[in-house]
Amino acid sequence: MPKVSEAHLASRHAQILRAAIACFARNGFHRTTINDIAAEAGLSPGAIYKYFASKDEVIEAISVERHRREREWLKEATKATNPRGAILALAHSFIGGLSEGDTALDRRVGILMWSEALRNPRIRRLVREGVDEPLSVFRDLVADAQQQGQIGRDFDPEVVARMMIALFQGFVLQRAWDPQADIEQYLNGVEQLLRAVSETQ
Amino acid sequence: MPKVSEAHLASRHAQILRAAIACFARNGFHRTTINDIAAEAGLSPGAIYKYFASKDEVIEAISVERHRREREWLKEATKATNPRGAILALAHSFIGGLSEGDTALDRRVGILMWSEALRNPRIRRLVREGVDEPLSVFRDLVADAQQQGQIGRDFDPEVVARMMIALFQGFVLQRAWDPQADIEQYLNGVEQLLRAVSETQ
Amino acid sequence: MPKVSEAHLASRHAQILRAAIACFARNGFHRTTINDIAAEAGLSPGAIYKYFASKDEVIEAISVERHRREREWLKEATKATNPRGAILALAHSFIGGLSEGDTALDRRVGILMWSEALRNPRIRRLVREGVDEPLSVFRDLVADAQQQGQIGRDFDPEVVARMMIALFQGFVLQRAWDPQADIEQYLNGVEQLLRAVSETQ
Amino acid sequence: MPKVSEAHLASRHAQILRAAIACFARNGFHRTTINDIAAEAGLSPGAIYKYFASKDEVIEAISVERHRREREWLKEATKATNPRGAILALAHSFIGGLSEGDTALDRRVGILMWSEALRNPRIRRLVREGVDEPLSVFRDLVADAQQQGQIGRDFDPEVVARMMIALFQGFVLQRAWDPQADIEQYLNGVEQLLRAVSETQ
DNA sequence: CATGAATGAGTGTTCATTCAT
DNA sequence: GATGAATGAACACTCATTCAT
Repeated sequence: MPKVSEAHLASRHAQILRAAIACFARNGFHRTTINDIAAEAGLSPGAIYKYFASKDEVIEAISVERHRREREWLKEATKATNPRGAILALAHSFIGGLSEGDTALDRRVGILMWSEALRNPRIRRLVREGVDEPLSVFRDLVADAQQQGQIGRDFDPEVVARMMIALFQGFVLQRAWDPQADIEQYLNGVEQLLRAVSETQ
Repeated sequence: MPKVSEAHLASRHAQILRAAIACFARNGFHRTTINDIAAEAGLSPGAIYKYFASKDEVIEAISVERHRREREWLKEATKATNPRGAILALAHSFIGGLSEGDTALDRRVGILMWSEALRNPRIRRLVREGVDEPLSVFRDLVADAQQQGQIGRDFDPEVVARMMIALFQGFVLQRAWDPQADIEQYLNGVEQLLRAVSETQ
Repeated sequence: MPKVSEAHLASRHAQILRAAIACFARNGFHRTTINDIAAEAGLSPGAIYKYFASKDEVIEAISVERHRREREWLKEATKATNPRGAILALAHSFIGGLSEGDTALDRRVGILMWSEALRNPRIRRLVREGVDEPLSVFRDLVADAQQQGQIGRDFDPEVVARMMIALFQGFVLQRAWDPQADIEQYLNGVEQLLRAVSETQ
Repeated sequence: MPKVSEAHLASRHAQILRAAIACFARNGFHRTTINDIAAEAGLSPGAIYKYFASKDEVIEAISVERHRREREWLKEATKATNPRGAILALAHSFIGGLSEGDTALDRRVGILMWSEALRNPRIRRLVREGVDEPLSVFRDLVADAQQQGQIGRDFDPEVVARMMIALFQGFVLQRAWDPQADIEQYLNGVEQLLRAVSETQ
């Protein structure tokens, strides 16, 4: 019985978060009502509150979940022996999924989080962690790549890491306004750039 | 009398927009009330409606104004004969002011606009224009630079232009979460990158 | 089986009422939820509804139960041959227990009932009976006491009865706000008052 | 203009409190909605919040206002040179108005406050003050009366004061359930009692 | 022109009650 | 019998907008 209950809990959690993401991606945080989320999830408004204490907590949970996923990508990437390969793998993780349905919604909600973070301290903390952790991983990867002569030694790893993250963030934005923006070409461009900054170029 | 009235109108407009930007930067669009803006501007809530038809129109006006300013930067830049110089000048225009008070507020509101654009079609149009126009200018500048051998010919100008914009957008975000992020170093990094992608380098 | 079931029923009833009294005394009728009562009773919210049709019925049952107990005190008192002794015995019944745990809770809930009676006709009827029955008993006791020369004949028995009940009600209130209020002294005062109104004094 | 605004403010305050008292007396605090109060006052629900921050604050304001009025009675009474006269005057102030329309409503709301005080600390403080101040005044009056031989010296002034207040509180309750209860007779009874406890009697 | 009181629809949240398991 | 997840109506409160002065 506890097993059932727990599985049930987790599945409801996920169900509500999925519905919330769909609503938020469509209408933003503030124009989405709890009733909207409930309707999208096929539940009553009251039911949401069995699983989340408030609308803010739903938003937070989405951010936490996203953070969790990205951290796994980072963990995955750091296993690679080739730093440039790791960087490219991460590029694909962060940008690659942008065309698939769910990921597109996630990214739209991600943009909402960037705004929310300006105001909501809890979200701000989560968003900052979501930048700082990749930043630190990238910094290390860049330093490794420099050691292995894959990136010019005169670049500041911190700055390069920031630029890489910026390249992802910016493309997420551009895709959000213009779904025609070509992901493959962009990734190719990033690879090309990476080659350009290598000493052997 | 129409002249006076017009000047008065313009000054009130600016006064309200300035107040609105301050409020929005502090609390976001949705947590800022018309009363907040009125108080910040030293006006009554009713007065706002003499100059703007709705809160949405205030938001829109901020976006329009910002767009107007950026278009001037672009016009300025295209006068330059040296494409790489123009690109660097634009980099300084878009990123350089990030530490000054008013610009910092503007940028925070800019991030809010990115979210708002997901929902509000009028804002979306403005934001897209605010990306597409620089995109087109950068594309041309990159093509010019390639002609003059300042950027490798194997780069796709469209993609490079997108990457440049992404570098700006991403850094705006990173500065918003982390006011310690060093602007000068970042600009140096961008210049260094620009050198790296030049054939002659 | 009906016997067992009935005993079970009665014990559950009592268990729920005890829990409800504890909750109500703590938080009032309206801030106490059925879930609170269920949790306090170690039951599920649904279970409450096996024994009571509604929250209002729980409140009513508490009032009925209290009324039943007070009626016993009255019956007890009327057995006494000495009317003044009976009056003092009742004084002790109604006020005396005020310091003991359960009684204190009961009294707090009693105060809530006084409010509820203003609105809820069923509670009003119960509360009125809870005043009218003692009133009538006191009236008779006062008349008896007057016959036996224990209370001055110029007092109106109705009014004296009302005053006695008022002395109890008021002290219940005062104890509720100020748990320091001294019960013994108050009872002594009542006895002293009773002596003062006797002719032979 | 500030004069007008202030008068307006005060009159709206009073208007809302009057409406709230009517609603509360009818339906209790918790069954009265802000919309009920607004409708009774001929205002919109939003308007209430220009004058009171919350429903609780409306309740509190009623208690404060009542307290203010009672304090005036006490101030008035202490001016009297004859303590027994002062006590009787207070008896008339506190009980006398019970049959008039507005006062009857006030008293019903007063009973609600007694319940609310059990739960709401701010109300509890107000209610306690509303008992403690008369208590202290009565205590002094009783002591004075004892000095002047108008009340037997063997009574404890504290206890007598408590009994007097109890006589009022209890009668307020009894009138609330039974509007037939005779105020004049009750006041006569109190006077008679007062005579009975005087030494010269 | 300007004010700011008033409006009232809309929102997040609660909770008595039900019912499938 | 018992459970506790689900329901959904109801409520306190907010705020963009209007309009009498």
